[in-house]
Amino acid sequence: MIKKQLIMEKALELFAQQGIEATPVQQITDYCGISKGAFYLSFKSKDELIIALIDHFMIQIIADIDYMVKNTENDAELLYTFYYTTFHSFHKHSDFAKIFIKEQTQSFNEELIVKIHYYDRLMEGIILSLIERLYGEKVENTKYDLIYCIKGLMNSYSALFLFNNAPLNRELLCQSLVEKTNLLASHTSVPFITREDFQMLKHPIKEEITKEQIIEMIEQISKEIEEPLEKESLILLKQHLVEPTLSPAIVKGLLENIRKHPHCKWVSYLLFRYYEIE
Amino acid sequence: MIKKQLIMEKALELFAQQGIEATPVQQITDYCGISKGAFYLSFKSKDELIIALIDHFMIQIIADIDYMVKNTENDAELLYTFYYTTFHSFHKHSDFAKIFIKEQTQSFNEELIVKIHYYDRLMEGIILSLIERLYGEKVENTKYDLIYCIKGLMNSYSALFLFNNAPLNRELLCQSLVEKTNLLASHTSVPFITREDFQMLKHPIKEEITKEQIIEMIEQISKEIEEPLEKESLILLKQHLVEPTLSPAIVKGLLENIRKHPHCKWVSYLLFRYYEIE
DNA sequence: TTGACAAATGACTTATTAGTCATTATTATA
DNA sequence: TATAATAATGACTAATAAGTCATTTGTCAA
Repeated sequence: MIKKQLIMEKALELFAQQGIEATPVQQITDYCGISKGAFYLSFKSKDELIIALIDHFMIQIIADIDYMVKNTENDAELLYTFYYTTFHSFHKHSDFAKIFIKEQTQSFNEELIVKIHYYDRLMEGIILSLIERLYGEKVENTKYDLIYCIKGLMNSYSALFLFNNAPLNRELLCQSLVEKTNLLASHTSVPFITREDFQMLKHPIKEEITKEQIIEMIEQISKEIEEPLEKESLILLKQHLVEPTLSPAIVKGLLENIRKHPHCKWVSYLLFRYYEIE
Repeated sequence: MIKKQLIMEKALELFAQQGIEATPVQQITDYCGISKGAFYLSFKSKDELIIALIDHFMIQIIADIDYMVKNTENDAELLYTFYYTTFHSFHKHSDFAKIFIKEQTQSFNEELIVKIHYYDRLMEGIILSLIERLYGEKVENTKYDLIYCIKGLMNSYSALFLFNNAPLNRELLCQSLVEKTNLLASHTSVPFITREDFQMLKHPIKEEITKEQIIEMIEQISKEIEEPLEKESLILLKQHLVEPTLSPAIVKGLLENIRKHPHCKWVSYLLFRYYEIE
């Protein structure tokens, strides 16, 4: 166990300096003063080490933030506390934060992507609950959009101090972000991300979605929908998926029927893709 | 020349799908239907291909944006035009945009970092001139900060449609960003990034800065400064660097004297680092 | 048709790295 | 102290990939 921790610490340092890909296991073990074989007694593979690192730190960071948010009674301080805790955590684990931000878009390892996605969703959940608590009904239509604004601003400023070694006045940064968040929350009238978009993004598109998955999705949506036009269009589209009988023009028309309904956005997008590729 | 273009096109596709690191030259040449040797007749190395790609597309993207900004007479449309052109360009060159966003933080190739940094600065310059034109004097103290807000928001939303294949209503996105930008520009009172920070970030810190470089920097700043307290403190600190004579307490005090002066922020940070490491 | 030149090839060299496993060292136990 | 069990080693294998160069193929003018 102690060996495992040693490897994780040293690897983290090297990863942050050189990147994960560019750091061979041999270098990690040299840096630890152990043999290569010893590494594989602690971790089945290099990938397992990476996953372990992400879990270890993300759990800490998320737990810190979650704890602070849940234990801040005073709403006036809440936003400031949130930002402060987050940046404090990023700073404390800056080596990890660097890796995480880098691999967020870079990685092609399936398991890693899933992991990163998972923690990203957790963060979004925290931000959303924070927004709801602070602004309540007022942001009903803009809250999902606001999440992406907050994430964008946090990313921009994090990158600044993580990758430029710029001196950081954390208090000022948090004050500044609190002001910006309040501004955006109270005055935004044209949100880009709607509740439906947000739902969509929870199920990120696989490279290929099968016909069966689309059918299943249609069946579920049909139940939730009242409007007869959209409902009938959906049912026809489903039948056409099971056994193609309709002409392209009719299909296109049906797609047009459902495209504007908020619950059908995702499905209509998938169907457009499906028929375009076919 | 045509061969070069073929390679660039095909490589771009593969890079966007799999990442640069994960795409061997052999795969590129197979995909082009040429031999490995032929690749090396067009490009001296894989790195040269990457640089060529970045130059090719960044020049196009920046030129597009710059042209639109310069040729939009009506200020009311300017911001919208800027966002629209940018996202249009990103969409048009989405394979490249993906690579660029990924490698922005990931890359460890020195030449690549310099390239990316260069184009990033160009973008910042365009954004700055746009802000100055639109808001003028009103944002004198917040304009540098505003750049990072805009970049953050743009990044956040770009990642969304680049990596999630989300369907994009570009008009709505741009409207939304115009509103947000106007909000932030007209109401921000607590900027985080000041003019001085912005200057600093232009010269990103090397891993190690030598004593000589700090001395040189102090000499230059001394000339620009009027205030006697800061000026004298700087001179004493310089002498102490040349030949250490002062006690740690005195040095600390002198650093405290200069730390708040806007022109000394950078130097005081470097000195803090310097004495901490020593 | 031929010879000279250029273009293209792909087997080969060199280098790197993840992961293995027979061997050795260490520790615990009787 | 002897023996068994456990931990650690690092030379080795297999795989991958960048870049080279002797050889082949194609082109075109004489």
